[in-house]
This record gives sequence, structure tokens and C-alpha cells, in this order.
Amino acid sequence: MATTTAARQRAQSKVEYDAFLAACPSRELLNRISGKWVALILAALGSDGPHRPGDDCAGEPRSMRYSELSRMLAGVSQKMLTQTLRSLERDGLVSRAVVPTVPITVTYELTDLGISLHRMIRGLKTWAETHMDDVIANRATYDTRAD
Amino acid sequence: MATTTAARQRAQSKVEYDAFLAACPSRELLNRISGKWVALILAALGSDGPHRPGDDCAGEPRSMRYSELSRMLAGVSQKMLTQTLRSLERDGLVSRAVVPTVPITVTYELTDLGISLHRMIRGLKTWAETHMDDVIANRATYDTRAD
DNA sequence: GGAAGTAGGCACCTAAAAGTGCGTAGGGCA
DNA sequence: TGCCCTACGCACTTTTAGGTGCCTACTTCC
Repeated sequence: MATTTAARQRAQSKVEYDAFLAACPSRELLNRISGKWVALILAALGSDGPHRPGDDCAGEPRSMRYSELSRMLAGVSQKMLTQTLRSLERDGLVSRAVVPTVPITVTYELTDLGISLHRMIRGLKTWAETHMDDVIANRATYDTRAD
Repeated sequence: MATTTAARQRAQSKVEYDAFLAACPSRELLNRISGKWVALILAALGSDGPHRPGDDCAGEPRSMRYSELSRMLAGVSQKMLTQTLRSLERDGLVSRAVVPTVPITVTYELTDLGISLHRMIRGLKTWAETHMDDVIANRATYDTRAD
């Protein structure tokens, strides 16, 4: 007995929509880069370090060691750094190289795909720097208005 | 007694780094757009609906009603739709207008700032569509290699 | 010979985001 | 006359990203 035909219809389209969402490349990209440390690592390997406020951050991509990254991204835990680097390596965005020096060291570097992504993120950063002030301002007026 | 001087040094830089992160505009932008429904709502109001696979999605921004959005984004719960719309309105990215028709209706529309953000997200979407396949492929090879 | 660096692994815990379910108040409609 | 529509609000639960702490083996330095 079809007590609720409209509801049934909606449930169906919801299932389809969820399936669509799961396969959506934009969605996956957002999931990929919205991790707390992903953008930071990409920025560090792309040589626009967050600790130089003055420069315009157009450095060459370079390779960095695990401990070097750990010091640069001062707030990151070892677990999260390892985890994030692994997932980035898995996706072919960074490459990992073990160097058999006296104490063994590991270096990480952006791949071509990673460099491409890093450039896109730089565009995102540009938008943020030019427009986020407006957003913050709007937020403030909205909050005071709601008093 | 300074048992661990290096550790103390790291703790200090961690605090500074965390403070830096909290104020970073790029970080805030990522937090803003990485919400599950944010990009979908922006896309819907910007008229590149996710359900038209063929077109190149260069439509005009248009205003939509709450229920219209709710049907288009079939998977969204009413709570999340309201919550996300509110936060977008708070940030000045969409505008809300109550229309006193027979049953009261509410329409939402992109502001100029919202349109600007939407254009940037479209660039992100372009990157995703051209490169995410590679990422998925890399992921697959990595996983099989790790067997 | 204990501290510190080398690059992590493993288990548990927390806090925030998202989902679920129920209620509203007024009206249309079969 | 009892259900559905409008656009939500509120309380509860689930999921998961991220954090904390403790462990490894080996080596060098003081």
C-alpha cells in the first residue's frame, strides 16, 4: 500500500543523489585538500613557507625530509604528518624516497601532479587573501545585527 | 631544571604556529567551502546543476526557493540545508528574501561575493575533472602494490 | 649511559560535523 | 477531516577527523 508516494519518490532520488555524490570528482578533491595539514604540506614542499609573511611565495618545489617538515609545520603531530604524507603518496601527489645515509633519512617531494595541485591551491589562496576580509566583516555585522 | 630544552622550544613554536593557523585566510576559506553541502548549494544557485551531465555549466546565477534547493540537492536533510544556508548568509555569500505569498516562501540568491567564490570553485571543479582520474588511478596502483 | 634524533606504528580519546526524528503554525485540498 | 505543504527549530545519536601518549631499533653525542 503506497501510503506515501511523494515520500517514496524523494527517497529514491536521495539514493541516486548520494551515489552521484560519492563519485563526484569535485567532492573527492574537496575531501582531499580540506584535511588540516594537506594544504600546509603542499605549501611547504612547494616552497611558499607560511612563516615568511613578506615574500610573494613563488619558490621552486623542493624536497624535504620528514623531520624538516615536522619542524616547519610546528603544530603537527607525528601521527598526522605520517598519515597525511602516506595518503598524499598514495594519491601520487608526493613521492617518498628513502636515503640510506648513516641514520636512515626519508625525503618527500612533489610529483608533477602535486605541483599542478599546488598551483591550483595557490589560486585558492589568492582568492582567500583578497576576499576573506569581506567575509569576516559580513560575519561581524550579521552577528551584531542579531543581538 | 631544564631537563628538556629542545622539547620546550618545540612547544613554544607550536603555540605560535597554532595561532598563525587560526588567523590564516586560506585555512578559513578551506573550512568554509569544505562543508559537505556548501559547494553543492553554490553550484545550484550558480546554475551549474549537478544533474545535467552534458552541458558545460555556464548558466546565470539565479534565485531559488528553499524547497527547490531541497529537491535539487536530494540527499540533504532539512536541518543541514537550513544550517548551511544560514552560515552562507552570515558570511554574505548568499542573500535571503522572505516573500509573503499565500504560503510564505523564502528565496535564496548568490551575492556578488558569492558569485566570485562560485567562479573560483568552478576552477577547482575543472582541476578535479581533469586530474582526479589520475589520482584515483595512482591510488589503485598503490593499493594493489601493497598487497 | 642517558638524552636526543631517525621515521614512524598502535591504541585510545575527544570534539566537531553531520544525520535522524519529532514538532510547529497556518493554510490548501480531496 | 485528516493529510500534506511551507520553512524551519530542537534534541539526540552517529561518524570521523584529528590529537595524545607510548612503543620500536639503531646511532651519535656529551
